[in-house]
Amino acid sequence: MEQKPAKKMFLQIVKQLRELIIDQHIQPGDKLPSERVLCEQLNTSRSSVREALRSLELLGLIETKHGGGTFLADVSGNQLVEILSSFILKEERSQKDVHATREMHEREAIRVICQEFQLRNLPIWDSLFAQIELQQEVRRDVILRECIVAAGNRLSLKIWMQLAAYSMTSLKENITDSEKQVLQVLIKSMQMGYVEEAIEAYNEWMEQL
Amino acid sequence: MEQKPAKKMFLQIVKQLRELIIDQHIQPGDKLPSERVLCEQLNTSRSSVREALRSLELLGLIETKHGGGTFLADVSGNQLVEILSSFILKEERSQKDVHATREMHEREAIRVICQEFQLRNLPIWDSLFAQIELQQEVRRDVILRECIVAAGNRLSLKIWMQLAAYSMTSLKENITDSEKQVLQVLIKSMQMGYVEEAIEAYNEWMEQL
DNA sequence: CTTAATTTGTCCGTATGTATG
DNA sequence: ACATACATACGGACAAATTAA
Repeated sequence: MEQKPAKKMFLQIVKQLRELIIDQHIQPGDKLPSERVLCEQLNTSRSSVREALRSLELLGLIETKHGGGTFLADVSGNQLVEILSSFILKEERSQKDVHATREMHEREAIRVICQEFQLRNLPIWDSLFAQIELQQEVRRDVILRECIVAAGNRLSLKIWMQLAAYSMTSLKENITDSEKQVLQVLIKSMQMGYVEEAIEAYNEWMEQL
Repeated sequence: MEQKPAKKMFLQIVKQLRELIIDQHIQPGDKLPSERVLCEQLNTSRSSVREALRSLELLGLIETKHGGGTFLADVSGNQLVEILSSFILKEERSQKDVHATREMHEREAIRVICQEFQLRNLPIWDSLFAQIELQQEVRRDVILRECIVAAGNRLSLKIWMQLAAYSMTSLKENITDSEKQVLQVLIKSMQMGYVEEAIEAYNEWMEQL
């Protein structure tokens, strides 16, 4: 043991990598130091560095190109979900919590929009309303995403995107005819600033799914 | 290359491990084949097997004991959220967003408690009320934590704990005299199931801080 | 286009600490 | 106390892909 007699070297490296990313202001798409440089800087072996990097790669936090290098990924986190869901699968309880938490963020976004004049009057709502009216193809997640983006809480948006990936099976589909009315009530209520009506319409929408 | 010339050996191993777990009916807590057995069965090197195992360990899907073996974890509490949060929050710690998101989870917990008879009648509320009444030392985060725990959404709890870590400067302190009344109204409203009153009391509380 | 340097991908061997019987 | 099995960690070697000169 050449370094501190600590447990889980690869966990330490993950931690140090996060600090490195913060300190060096490494942005998504930027290149990380090579494996050999890392194991020299962090005073460990290349094997341990690789174990840490593979872990982060499975999480979708970094991307590696054979012969090219290691890059900080955009936090889309799609790969992660597939892996987790394939392992968890029957954990009904977890799915329920994910669902409830996702809807929590969506409801809060709707409340925020209702309560702020500038957000209620964004042109996007008329645009969305028209798209639904004209029965154009509108995916469910697009509508919800617009709401959360408009609400302006970027952290909430990031959390939501992670959670939404779990519900994508039903969420990424286009809206059906039966959803049309409820959605129009939802949007109109938001524009008028009627919180209770908007939330009620939202709940009605979610019960349909 | 001893195996198929496919890309990302460690990803293949992850996949094969999942099949192994399913085929062999390995349950949480059960032991997985040792690294040497695995690299022999899957016809790869120990390094590649280890990279795959580390990845699953970071995801919380397996647990390894030094000298003991590798075990399938109880996926009920996967640590995914903690890891993702620590990366997402790395520079997204716009205090405003963290604050708003944390309060979102707290409000939702209060709503859930109000709306479910069994949660409203938990003995913890009388206990909390008495502690406040007797002016014993009660930390703010303890009260909020109890609410979220009671609400029963474990995912929300995990997210909240991450967010709360950033608000700890004010949140870990004991409540003051001026908060006493508002808090008692909050608890009583929850017990009675008065959602609006409870939320209003909560908002009043947060404005004091 | 060719060549050389860099980087990741994979495998092997060795030594050490830990758990189990 | 001892032996076996196992994970941990390190370092070296070569192949394959990328990149730059």
